[in-house]
Amino acid sequence: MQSAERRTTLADVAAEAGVSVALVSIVMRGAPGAGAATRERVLEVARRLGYQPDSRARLLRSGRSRLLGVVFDVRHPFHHDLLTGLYDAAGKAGYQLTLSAVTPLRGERTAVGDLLQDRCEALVLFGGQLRASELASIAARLPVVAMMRAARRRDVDVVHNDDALGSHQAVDHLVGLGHRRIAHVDGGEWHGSAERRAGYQEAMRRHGLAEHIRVVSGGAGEEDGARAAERLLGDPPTAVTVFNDLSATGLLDVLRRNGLGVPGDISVVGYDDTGLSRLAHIDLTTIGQDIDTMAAGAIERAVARIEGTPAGPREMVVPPRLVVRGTTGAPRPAAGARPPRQR
Amino acid sequence: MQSAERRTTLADVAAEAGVSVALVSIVMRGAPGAGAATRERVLEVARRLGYQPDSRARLLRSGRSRLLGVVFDVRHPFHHDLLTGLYDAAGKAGYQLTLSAVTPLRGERTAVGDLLQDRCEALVLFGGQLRASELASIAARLPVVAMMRAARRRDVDVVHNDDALGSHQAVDHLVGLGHRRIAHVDGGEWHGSAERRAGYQEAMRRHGLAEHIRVVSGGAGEEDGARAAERLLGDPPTAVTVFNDLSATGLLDVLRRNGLGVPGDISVVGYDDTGLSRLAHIDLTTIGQDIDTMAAGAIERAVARIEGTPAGPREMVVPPRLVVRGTTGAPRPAAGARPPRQR
DNA sequence: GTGAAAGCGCTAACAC
DNA sequence: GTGTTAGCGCTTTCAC
Repeated sequence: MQSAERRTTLADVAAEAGVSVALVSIVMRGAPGAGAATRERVLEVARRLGYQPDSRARLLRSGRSRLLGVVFDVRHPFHHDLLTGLYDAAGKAGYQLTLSAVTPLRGERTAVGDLLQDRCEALVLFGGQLRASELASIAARLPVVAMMRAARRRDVDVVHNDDALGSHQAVDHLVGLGHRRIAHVDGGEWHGSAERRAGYQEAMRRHGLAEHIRVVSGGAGEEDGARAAERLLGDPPTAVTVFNDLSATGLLDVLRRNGLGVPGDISVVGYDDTGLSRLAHIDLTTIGQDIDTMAAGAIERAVARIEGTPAGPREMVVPPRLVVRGTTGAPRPAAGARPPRQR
Repeated sequence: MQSAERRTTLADVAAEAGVSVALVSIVMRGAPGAGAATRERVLEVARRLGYQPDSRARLLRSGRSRLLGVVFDVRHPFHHDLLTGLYDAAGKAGYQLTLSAVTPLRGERTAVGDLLQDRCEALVLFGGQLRASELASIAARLPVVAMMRAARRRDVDVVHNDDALGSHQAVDHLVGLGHRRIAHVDGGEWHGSAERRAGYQEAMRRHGLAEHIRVVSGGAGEEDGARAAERLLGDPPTAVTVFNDLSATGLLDVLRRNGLGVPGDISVVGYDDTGLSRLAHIDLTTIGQDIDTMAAGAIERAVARIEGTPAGPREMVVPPRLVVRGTTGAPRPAAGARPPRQR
């Protein structure tokens, strides 16, 4: 039963190798200041004894943890993609990641609290609903980088994709195909919804299609898209841009059940390029966020703050890109329709 | 710039409150042995100073970390559902979770290594490809609970759903609807695939349908299901049970594109009850794993090992349950078809 | 009820 | 090159 015996420590290795603990410490860290022979012998003993350095003691003593705390939500598929990028970027910057999940039963405050006790040197927050005042009290303690959420604060760095630009890309794509009557299903109260909606409206105006602007309230869920679709059925447009992929999926479902062909009768564009949109079954044209750039940016901001580098702009906006799949096509030439005007 | 100033420590609070550090420690831990008035005053000072205990120092000193390490894969949706259950169960048992993710760029060995350095008292492994010998060397160090994977070792606890039973439930459901020609698309090398396949075969035999047994090789991805569907098209059965939901989705797509109605011409049953299967668009009949029971079981096993309790069986098998949705129905009465035989 | 003191396992000065 | 020493922030005896 392993719980009875103590774990191997530096001192054990030192004793076994017949050297001082300081020397073993030097060897284990790969720091300069040890003879090649000694180094080898210590390493051999450590391996034989199954020695594992105690990160807690190590970090406690050295004052720094080189730990970056990340708060993510288990329910959000996009967060998982982002984690991959963050691990990679953090590793390259010489930092370790420590994860704290938000679940249906575990709030953001709890998640952040655990991370604070772990003495992270900075926090990366994915989305989330923390109020500005709460963000403030956290940011007063350590650098905070917020991803995919707004934060009108000088002490919080923000990294997110350019939602307005994404909407522009969606509308441009549809107009390029010949669409004019393009509606938008928004994301309600969700972060980014206002920006994506405004982007849609501006793009429509830019194309001289102000009269065709039509915003239907939606949300982030599949059911929101389904509800919005029902409202569109009375007078369907030839194309719709939707707040996110999941909502677009619900919308697609209702449209098809009501006999509307996609993209024959109506084209649909989602947002996020989640795995969902890639499924052959769904094959959704969408707007993809540049995960690697965003992850690298977040780490770069966090490290800059930690190391006190004056740093550049506190807000990083990453351009998204259009991913064309099977839910968009030219509009069916309606009776009396004018030929599409080129932008 | 907050990185300049030292964090608040126990000593700071003690000085400010005019008491000893030992007393503050007692108060902060809620341990008995402090006057009510003192307790209140210390708490007030701690709050005012924004004191956060340092978990590293705390755990270093107390010898125990009360930390459970979890290795999960960011790509697996099912893992995220499981995390929710684990956080809950761990909290109830008085343990904290520390997460280590496997990503496309970060292997299982790295993930486990980080956890070992964090001095977790036990490890919970989700799935994974570690070889038996590697598992052995980890299990020699600390208790290991493997979820959703096999581990023929006395020193590793295993918690998983009853894959064979799940297949039985799927087949029983289909036979009950009147199906006889039921095929199975397996999961290739994935954990659980062999069990689900064997369960299917046995259930078919139990129903006297041995002659209709038909196994098509597949995998865990959507493309695997799509490939399998193409192979089935030549002589389509009236129903298919598939290794998992994602593969079933790919299969559904190919079937429908080839003019086969679901469930009109062919019924489909998935496995896992992932969010995917719940989408209205997909609405897949599937086999659901009991996440809460599995999570609670894993924590219970880990804690029992940590605390040296003699403990019960080292393997926990949780029964799954059938979730009926829209992809299963009675078979279309074929010309000359015999009436379905009741089981 | 409260305080003093001894470490947990490790790193970082500083001597030798 | 190598050893000695002094803590990091906390918990835990053990006195008072």
